[in-house]
Amino acid sequence: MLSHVEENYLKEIYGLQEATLRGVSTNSIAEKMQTKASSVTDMLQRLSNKDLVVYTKYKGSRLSEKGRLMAISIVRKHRLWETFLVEKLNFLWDEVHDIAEQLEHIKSDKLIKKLEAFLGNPKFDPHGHPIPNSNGQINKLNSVSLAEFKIKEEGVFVGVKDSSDSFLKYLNKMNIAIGDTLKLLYIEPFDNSFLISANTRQFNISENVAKNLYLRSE
Amino acid sequence: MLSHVEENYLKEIYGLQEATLRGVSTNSIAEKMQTKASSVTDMLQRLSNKDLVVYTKYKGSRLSEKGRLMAISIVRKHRLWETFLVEKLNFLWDEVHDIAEQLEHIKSDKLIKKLEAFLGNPKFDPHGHPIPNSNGQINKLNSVSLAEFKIKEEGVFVGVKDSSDSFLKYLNKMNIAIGDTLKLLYIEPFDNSFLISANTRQFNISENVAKNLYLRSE
DNA sequence: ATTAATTTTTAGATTAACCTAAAAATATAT
DNA sequence: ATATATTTTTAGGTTAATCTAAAAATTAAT
Ligand SMILES: [Mn+2]
Ligand SMILES: [Mn+2]
Ligand SMILES: [Mn+2]
Ligand SMILES: [Mn+2]
Repeated sequence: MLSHVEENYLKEIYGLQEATLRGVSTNSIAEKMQTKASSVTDMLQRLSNKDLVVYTKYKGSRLSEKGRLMAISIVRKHRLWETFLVEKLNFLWDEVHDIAEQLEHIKSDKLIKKLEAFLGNPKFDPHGHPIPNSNGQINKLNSVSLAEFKIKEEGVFVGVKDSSDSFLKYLNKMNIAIGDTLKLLYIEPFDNSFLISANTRQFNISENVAKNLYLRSE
Repeated sequence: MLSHVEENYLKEIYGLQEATLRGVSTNSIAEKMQTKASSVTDMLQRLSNKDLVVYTKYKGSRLSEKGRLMAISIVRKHRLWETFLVEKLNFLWDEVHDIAEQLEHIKSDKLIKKLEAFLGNPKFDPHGHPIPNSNGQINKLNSVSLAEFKIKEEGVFVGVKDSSDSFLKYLNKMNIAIGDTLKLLYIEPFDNSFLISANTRQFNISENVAKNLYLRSE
């Protein structure tokens, strides 16, 4: 059975390796885990002995198939708990991450199965991220960043890329929520800022914000 | 902030010290924690340094006021989570202990407050044990063991003393559940077994079972 | 009051998870 | 190609939580 710390490593390595086909660097893991590279090396060796990570000195690391499935199962728990916190306990979407970070480590298959049923088998968490099923399959969110929209194109806001507290709080303040229909009206050439309409309102967002909003157009 | 292990020690010491006015022995803690006496001594010294336990070599230990309040807060979380598991996720009362043993360590005051509200501010957990309030006050269950009943006396079954899986499973099998009205009909002198009636049914239970059933009479 | 039994503590090791500082390997720049 | 910079690993150390074996204190028995 894995420790909390091992599980956190697996989950972060998983997140990093999804963004690239090459090995994940020791330093990038250290940064994500807020720890030192030497500690990461230590852990990589341990995870490698347990056949959860394929590690070769000085080359990057990647999860083994076994490690990948463990990582996905932790992501699954994390997102189900986040959904519980928002849907049942009325937390805001920017308050749930740290609590889910703890809850994801509770060991009980039966608990997760029952929680999932209690929530009505949700497919997405409060940030619009897909919830893997119990076999580790993930419903890829078929959506595109607002930054890639053409003028006059519109779509439904279905998820964020960055789900940091500060970004989510910004969206709260701007009154932009999942489910909203957004339309790109104009891109200001000077600073690449985007003029957007949602229902009757109009407002400006930075290019950086646009990149972090995912919409389903069609 | 306390570790999971420290929290478990506090909770067990609390349980043991409630049963006596004298100090809690190192060995009894070791037995409850399923560990060695030497490990317990080690931990007692650590908890004593943190002013959570009053420890004097070779004499027993007791929780400090600070330690007692921490212990009660863990009991509170344990019982709220057990209630959640039974009331919302449809677990049976004999399945929830181990999961609550993990959930009780999740750190978030806001979470517990919201969970409590979501459950409708329950006063008792699925085993009939009182849920402390957020100030550490405990509604003492005013009930008496069935073993102390007189013939023809009846009462409502409100809680168990022993809440081991095996005892709870026994009660499931016998179809005895919290809320049932039980009446003592006869005590067999030969083996002190109790003849009980519940609604229309009649059955026998051992004296040991009777001792573990708490009822509110009249 | 001694002796024997039991309980509790200390001494010394181990393991996971971290750290700092130094060494080794790899990548980049001249 | 060589020197410099960066990344990564190793070496050595710390702390929490555990263990076994031995020593010390307490309790029970003669
Ligand atoms: Mn976590
Ligand atoms: Mn999320
Ligand atoms: Mn516990
Ligand atoms: Mn209980």
